[in-house]
Amino acid sequence: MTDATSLLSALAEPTRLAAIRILADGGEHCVCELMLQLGATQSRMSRHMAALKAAGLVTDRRDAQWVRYRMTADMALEVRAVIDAVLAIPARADGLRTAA
Amino acid sequence: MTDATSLLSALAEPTRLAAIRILADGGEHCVCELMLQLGATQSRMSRHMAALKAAGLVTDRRDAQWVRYRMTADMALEVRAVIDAVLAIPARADGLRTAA
DNA sequence: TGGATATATGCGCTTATGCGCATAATCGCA
DNA sequence: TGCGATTATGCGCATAAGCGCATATATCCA
Repeated sequence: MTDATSLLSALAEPTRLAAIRILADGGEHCVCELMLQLGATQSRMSRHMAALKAAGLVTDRRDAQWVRYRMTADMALEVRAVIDAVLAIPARADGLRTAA
Repeated sequence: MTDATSLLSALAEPTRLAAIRILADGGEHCVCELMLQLGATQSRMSRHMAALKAAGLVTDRRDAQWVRYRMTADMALEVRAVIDAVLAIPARADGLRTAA
C-alpha cells in the first residue's frame, strides 16, 4: 500500500486533493464541513474520503452523528514528504467553493 | 499546466512512473530502450511518453530514427520537488522487466 | 419510540483511461 | 527510389473512475 502509484492516484483528483489541503491544518474535519467548503455532494464527498482512507492518507473517528477525518498520524516519512511537496504547489480553483 | 492534479495524474501510472525513474538519471533514453526495460509494447510506450510530454515532465528530441526523451530541464521547482519526493519511495515491481 | 441530522452505500449511467492491432510517418542508408 | 528501423497515431474495445439518486445506517434528542 505504500506503493507510489496508489498514493498518487489517491491525490490525483481535485476534490480529494482539496480535502487533503484542508486536513493539512492538522485538525479534524467532518464530512459536512468538507462538502460545504468544497461544494461537493454528500455522497460524493463521502466516497472521496473513503478513497483517501483506503489509501491510508486519512483516519476517521466517529463523534456522535459526525465522522471526523484527519490526516493519518503515523504516516511513512516518504509518503508525508510527497504530500508536503504536492501541497507546496499553489492551489488552483481545485475544488473550492466561493474562493472567498 | 502547473496544477497539481495533472502532474499527479501523469505520475499515477506504473509504466509512466517507471519511465520517470529511468529518466531520473538525467540522461537521454529512446523509446526502444524504455520499452525494453519496462516490457511495454511499442505503441503503449509511445503513448505514455506522449502523456509525460504533454504534462511537461519530459522533453523529446529527434535523433535520426530515434526519439530521445529526457527530463524537462527548466521545470518548476515545486514540480521537481514532487517528483523527487515520489522517487524517494522505493519502487515496487512497478513496471520492471526481469528485475535483474 | 419517533424524528432530525449526518454519513455510507447499492445501483445504473456516463466518461475517462489504458490497451492492442494495424497503419502511417520519419529517417538513414544502399 | 526502396527498404529497414524507429516512433506516432487512428480505431475499436474493455475496464475503471466519478457521479447522482435513492436508500440504508448510525446517532442524538425530545
